[in-house]
Amino acid sequence: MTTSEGLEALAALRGALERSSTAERVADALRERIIDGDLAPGARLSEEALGQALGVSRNTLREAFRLLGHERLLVHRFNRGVFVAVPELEDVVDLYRVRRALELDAVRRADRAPQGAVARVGAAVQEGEAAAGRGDWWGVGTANMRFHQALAALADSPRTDEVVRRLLAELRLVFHAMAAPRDFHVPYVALNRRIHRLLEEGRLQEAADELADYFDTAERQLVEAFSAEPG
Amino acid sequence: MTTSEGLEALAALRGALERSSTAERVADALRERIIDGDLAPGARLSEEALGQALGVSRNTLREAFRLLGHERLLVHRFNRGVFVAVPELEDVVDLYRVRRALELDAVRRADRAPQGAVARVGAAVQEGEAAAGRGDWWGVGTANMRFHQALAALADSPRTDEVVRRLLAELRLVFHAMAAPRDFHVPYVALNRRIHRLLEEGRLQEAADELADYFDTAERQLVEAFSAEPG
DNA sequence: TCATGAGGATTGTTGAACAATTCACCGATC
DNA sequence: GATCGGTGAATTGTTCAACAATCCTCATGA
Repeated sequence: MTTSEGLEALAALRGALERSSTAERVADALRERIIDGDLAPGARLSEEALGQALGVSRNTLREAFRLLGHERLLVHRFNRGVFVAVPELEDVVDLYRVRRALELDAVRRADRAPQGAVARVGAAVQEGEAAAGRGDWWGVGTANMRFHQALAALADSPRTDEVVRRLLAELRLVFHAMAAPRDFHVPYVALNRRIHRLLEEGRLQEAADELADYFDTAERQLVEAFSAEPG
Repeated sequence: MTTSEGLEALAALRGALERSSTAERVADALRERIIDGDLAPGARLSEEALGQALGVSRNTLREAFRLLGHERLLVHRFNRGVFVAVPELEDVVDLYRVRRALELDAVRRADRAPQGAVARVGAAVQEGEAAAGRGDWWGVGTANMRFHQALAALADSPRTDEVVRRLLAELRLVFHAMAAPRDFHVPYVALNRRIHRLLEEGRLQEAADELADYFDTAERQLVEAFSAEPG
């Protein structure tokens, strides 16, 4: 084999090889616990206690806090500490405003999507159907997130991917803060399937219209849940 | 006056009262120097040297680095240090993809814009005209940024504001990395004026179409500049 | 010319220290 | 009884010094 062949094959692994700092690993761990709801919205994260529990120094922990603060999962109040963010009604509205702009744009331009992007949307739909089949409502929610992440990926834009990932993580926080997340996700599985089918057939505008409807009803439902049980 | 009246009036000031940390102030200073071009793309920022120059400890400086890293103005290479980001061709394309989605959406929905938002667009246009009048091409660029920030603000969405602010800061980096930024901005002043007039008259779709044209030509121009002088 | 180490420089991370600030508690006062 | 004010503990903001881990340079050797 030629040298260039070997080097090219190796270059693909470079991303995986990059070691991550402890701060990033700590941030990953905390992010997971926040998204899973182990750390409830509003909970305060003590530097000393958490640092001791995770076995890292205060300085490193603070770096992790910054990372999650920029993802809006934590709010940092000066001289008061960091807290798990508590989504408000306005946040829900804002989240959906940005999602509408980005995801709808991605769907409408899906004809320029990279190879296999539509297939990944389909995989997320299937994952959601499987979770719904075994009554795993939280798994349905996870699949739903993956579905929308895959929609955003149709734009073939790293920055869109990053922004949407952050928005969806925040949305998980909203689910934890609202009244009855149990029955929220399941009804959307069928709609996701429909959107994916339209994408496969290249009927992009129709897919975008369906998605717009999805946003409208989901937002309305969340707003109602928030009005019922104020934060 | 009633108690609730007074409290409500005071609540509006709360944001301004929040003191900022040293790390944030350091980040502000560095951001300015990067945007103004004093710190060229690719330049390495030594922790020790910079910390000494700014009179802050390494820890604090590293916090500032994280902040700017998340704005993509700095890139952090593990065990190697932080560098001023060097925009590539793909970055230009990606920046414009996201701007198209967000700014066009904001303009199309400008009928729901908050009070005075269109006026702020007009103020940015005027600022650009004034700068062009006195031959201050860099001032024209600054006014241009403010114009687009004002367009994004039509969406009345804090998250849109934040994302667009980051995109525009990155774009400034692109200007520094390209060949001839001097003549780039001025031609767009007239177009900005036209877009603002259409907004005032409520002809939103036409305004969006003009803006889309703007994006197309500006992107093409930048891509050409990059092909001519590869980074 | 190319590979190989050795050494120096820089970053990653920790721990401790001190100042500044907040919070909770407890009297004092009206 | 409620509010105001102050004291002190607890927590955060920031710095400093130290050491390990890693990278880069450069001289050396084949």
